[in-house]
Amino acid sequence: MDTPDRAAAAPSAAARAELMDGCQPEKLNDEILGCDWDDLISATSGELIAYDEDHKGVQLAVSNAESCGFLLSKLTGDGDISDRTHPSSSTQTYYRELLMDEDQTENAQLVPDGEKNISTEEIQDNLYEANGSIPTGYKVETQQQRGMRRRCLVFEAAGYSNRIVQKESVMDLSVSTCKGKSPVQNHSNPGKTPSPRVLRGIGLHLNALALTSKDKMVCQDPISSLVPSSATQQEAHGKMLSAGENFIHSGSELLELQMDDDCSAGVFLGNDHDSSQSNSPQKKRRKADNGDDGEACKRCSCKKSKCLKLYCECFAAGVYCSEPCSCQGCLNKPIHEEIVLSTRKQIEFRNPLAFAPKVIRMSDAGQDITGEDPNNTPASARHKRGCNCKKSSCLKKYCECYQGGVGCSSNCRCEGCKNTFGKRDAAVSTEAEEMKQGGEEAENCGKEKENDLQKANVQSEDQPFLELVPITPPFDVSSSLLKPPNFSSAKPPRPTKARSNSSRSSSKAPGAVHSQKFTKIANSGLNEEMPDILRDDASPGNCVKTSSPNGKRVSPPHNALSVSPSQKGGRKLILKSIPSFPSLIGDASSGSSMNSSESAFNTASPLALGPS
DNA sequence: GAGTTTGAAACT
DNA sequence: CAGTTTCAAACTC
Ligand SMILES: [Zn+2]
Ligand SMILES: [Zn+2]
Ligand SMILES: [Zn+2]
Ligand SMILES: [Zn+2]
Ligand SMILES: [Zn+2]
Ligand SMILES: [Zn+2]
Repeated sequence: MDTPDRAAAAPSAAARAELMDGCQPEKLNDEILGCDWDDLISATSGELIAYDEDHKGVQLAVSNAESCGFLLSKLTGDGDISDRTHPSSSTQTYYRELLMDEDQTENAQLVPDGEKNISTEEIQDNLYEANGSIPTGYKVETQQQRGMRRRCLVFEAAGYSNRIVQKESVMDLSVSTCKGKSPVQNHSNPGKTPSPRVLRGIGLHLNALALTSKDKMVCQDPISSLVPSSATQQEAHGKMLSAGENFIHSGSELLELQMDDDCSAGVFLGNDHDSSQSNSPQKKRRKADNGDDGEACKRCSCKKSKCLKLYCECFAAGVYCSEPCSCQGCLNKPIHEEIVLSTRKQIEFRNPLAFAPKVIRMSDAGQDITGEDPNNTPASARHKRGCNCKKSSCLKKYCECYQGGVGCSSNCRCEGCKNTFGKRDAAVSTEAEEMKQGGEEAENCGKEKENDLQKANVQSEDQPFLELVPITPPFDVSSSLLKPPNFSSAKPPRPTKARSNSSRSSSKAPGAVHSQKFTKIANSGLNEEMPDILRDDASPGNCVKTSSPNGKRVSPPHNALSVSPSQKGGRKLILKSIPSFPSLIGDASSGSSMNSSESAFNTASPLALGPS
């Protein structure tokens, strides 16, 4: 049961309502059902967080959880899930509270100050996390932009991802693996990798950590098997609590699964994203094929930065460190929220774009993503700042462009660039489009990379992966999403060992496919237009564009997904919201994400996430 | 798992 | 803004 009215009592109802607004639950259900949870989930496994300075800032929301919960509830029929498991936790409730009172929420959470001190960090962490999860600040308004946050999460993303997944990903993904741990994974298909597709616009954060959902995705089918393997649960609980306890509770098992990724950490950047998605029919995989499973999610392993510098992937991605992290002296925990936030501000002050997504894609316009044509390539995406590779030829993850699954641009200062994604000019302004076409080559020339193109075409095999970060613009930005090339764990091309050596030439079986892709790129693709939106400069405001073109789901998925790269984990998806990236949003006014967010949140605006 | 390589981030 | 140092990931073994 759900009782509709009471949030507390029947969170589900509430949630639904909200969801409905945003996501149109019904449809979703169908879609979802049709599709696969797995995919969705996996894709979604992100985390939402709302950030409020006043309150403290960080909150995690759980994107996944929500989504899961939400879905689950529907699936289950009633959505009792939440009820069943833990009353308190129900996601809905959570939201409700958020809506209702920010402050209260906090209190509710309780993170008692005293407790903080208490015991060891671990405890703290847990508590904190838990607390964190409960976000205070959030306000979700119902529909409207403000309410953006909904739980729709990543559906879209998932959707696109799904396909990919279906194809190959399954294998790959399943592999879990964390970092490079198992080479095996890679093996997967090098060839085939699905070409990377990108959705429309996108913001990627290289930083984003991905969740590693990995095989575990257990969540996958909530329906069929809610219960995850025991292990998962445990992990989930223990680790994940942070993000979602609340959520989790609701779906206890289910949610957990999601969470289990472990990676779920809270995000402090805040923002959420919503997304909606749907899609994907089939269920695919579930666990890992491999069997291994993994776990994988590793996150940072900082030794000296205390996870308060951009060196730390977690911090850079706007998330708190969590179990999977093996950092030392870590201060990037909810417990130390104040420190984290203040540090973040400082960094943003120095570089407003520091936490902005590093890779952004513009959609090409026309294409829709939904489709997901194979063709889509991330071609359009590009790294904002470009790389400065000297020795890697932009063929390894050392290169942020490659890591992000995007080609190098004129912004790059790389030497000997052989980026398999190609290189294009950065984009200048809108005009760039035209330029680009021709420009493409030009650039190459300019850069010196001529050959590259060819190679690229040929080679395309590799897949980088990218992490997406959704930007959640204040209003909707569905437009900008990026699809990762491979979604999930893409495995990077494993050059050496991996499959064949010839990675380039030989194995690339998929070459064909890629070729198409490239072709596109080369021909027209390259030129992507870059909407200003993404651009740093570009004012985000503009960007926001309307909804997603895609048609499918309107809802604005603002979230971001990040896929983790190959090696790392299978994939981690995180939804991260970006506070406000200056770049994206409007930087200036909004200022740093933090700031803007704060002010916004606190005072007025409801946009919570949205940047204002 | 230790050790090396790499390029971004941070610092000067 | 360039040069150097610091840093942790990516990669290698
Ligand atoms: Zn760290
Ligand atoms: Zn960490
Ligand atoms: Zn840490
Ligand atoms: Zn590069
Ligand atoms: Zn580059
Ligand atoms: Zn390059």
